[in-house]
Amino acid sequence: MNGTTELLGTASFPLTGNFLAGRLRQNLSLDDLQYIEGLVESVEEHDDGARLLSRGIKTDRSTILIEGYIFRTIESGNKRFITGVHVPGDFVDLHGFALKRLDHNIDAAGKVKVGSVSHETLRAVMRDRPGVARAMWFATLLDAAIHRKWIQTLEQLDAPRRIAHLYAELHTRLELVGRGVTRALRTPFTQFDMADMCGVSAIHANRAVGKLRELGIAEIRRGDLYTSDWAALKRYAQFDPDYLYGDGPLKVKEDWD
Amino acid sequence: MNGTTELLGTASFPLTGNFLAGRLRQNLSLDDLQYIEGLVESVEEHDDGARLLSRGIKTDRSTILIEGYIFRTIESGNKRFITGVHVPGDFVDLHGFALKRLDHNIDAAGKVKVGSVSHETLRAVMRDRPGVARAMWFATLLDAAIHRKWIQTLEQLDAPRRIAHLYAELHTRLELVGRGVTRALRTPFTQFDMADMCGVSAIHANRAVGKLRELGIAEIRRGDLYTSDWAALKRYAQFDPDYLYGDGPLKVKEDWD
DNA sequence: ACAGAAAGCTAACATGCGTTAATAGACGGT
DNA sequence: ACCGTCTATTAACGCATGTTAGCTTTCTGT
Repeated sequence: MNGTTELLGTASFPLTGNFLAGRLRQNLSLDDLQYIEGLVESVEEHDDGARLLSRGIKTDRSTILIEGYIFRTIESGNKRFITGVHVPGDFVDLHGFALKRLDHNIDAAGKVKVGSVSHETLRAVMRDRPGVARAMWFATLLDAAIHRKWIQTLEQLDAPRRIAHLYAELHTRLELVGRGVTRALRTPFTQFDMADMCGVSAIHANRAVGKLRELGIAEIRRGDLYTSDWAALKRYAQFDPDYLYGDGPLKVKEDWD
Repeated sequence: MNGTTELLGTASFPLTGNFLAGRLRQNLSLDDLQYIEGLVESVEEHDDGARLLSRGIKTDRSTILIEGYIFRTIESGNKRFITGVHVPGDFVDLHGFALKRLDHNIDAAGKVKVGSVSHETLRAVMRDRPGVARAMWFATLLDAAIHRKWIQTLEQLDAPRRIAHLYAELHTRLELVGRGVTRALRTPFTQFDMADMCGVSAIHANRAVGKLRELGIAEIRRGDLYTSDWAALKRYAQFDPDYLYGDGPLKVKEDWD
């Protein structure tokens, strides 16, 4: 699966202040960002479908996604449910630092590059760099806000709109972390992946993709979405980026002591 | 709406180490708990449907639920979506402390009693009581874990099972905060509320309630659920309490610095 | 006790979605 | 270039759920 190479080929590592210029960027100085990058003790690559962390397992490390996409999955019966997706710059298992064991799995979606930070190091950060500690709390709160939006999406939208909303969200999140795309949003997602994220069967996901094509909203081919009118797509999906806090209400640094 | 009086009539306030014996209990000493109770600057009561906090509004206070139930709601079009429910002992808008504005509303479900803590006070806590600060982070992480389970529930279960799962979760959460119930779990929820939590129409929620009755799983009357076999209900709903971290993996105090 | 309002219930019909099955197309390895 | 596998697509049928409408029960206030 190589659909991600174009999108992700530009990241550099380490110590550029760049690969982590993601979710934490708005809260932190360049100095802080470089400090965090310096925490990364190792960088690994994983293939499509690799399980980076299993439900119930205790871990002493946390993972930052550098390139690619990652799913949060739950297996129940012989079915898979995807409860979240991550883009570069996201800490994917920061809650594992506090909760010790995860309630779900962390799986690579396509090829990924991840950085690893030991919990021992994170404990030192919590103690010595309160600004960074708060930024990490913010990051987990943003995860929760995204979860709530997914709940609303599942409650409110039909299958075509759910898929459109998924790509609208990714489009905005990638933009917020400096990886904006114009015509094509490339992902390694299969229609099975979309189905598991949207809570529909794979066959119905296929119908939904067909409907988006038919309506002229978007053309999705092997995970890559092409559109000439992102605004129309977002309108169709009833997408409101407010929940991503992209306008920077995360910048509360000056409010703290 | 008075369905909650029996359940909630026993809480005492303040400074008993009791009303906050909820989600934070496992992480904190009695001393810490009493400290937190001491932070509560005012206690208010609100009627059914009262909006305690509106989406987008900046606030300088956070709210602890002392008695009753609270919904997190989002309004879209002229419809309401419920993305979460809270039980006594929960901080309902702790994320408002860090994010400054909320992405959703906080609404009373039935009569409620809430305590209020200023963000100024919370900032001092963050500075002076690292153990309490961590417990608050844990609390928001648990919210996220519950959100993920709701996503899975919406993706996986049909309407009767979603409703059963909702009550199974409440049963366990109330138990975890020392308010366990035996035969009857009393709530002020209407079938409209259940519908908005489960992502189905109110008519279909009614069908689902009827099916639970027909199957002998549970009898739900005006929000109050009666059953003689909670284990059977939880089995039917495919309920696995793992995600509530009730066995105390939150007790990581000894692991910190 | 009464009346109005809110909540619960039922029926009929339309539609979204799940399921099974079968085919076509795209990709990776040899 | 070939083949096997994974992915995408289409069709047919059945079930879950949405919608509209109307009725009944329960609550609440007087």
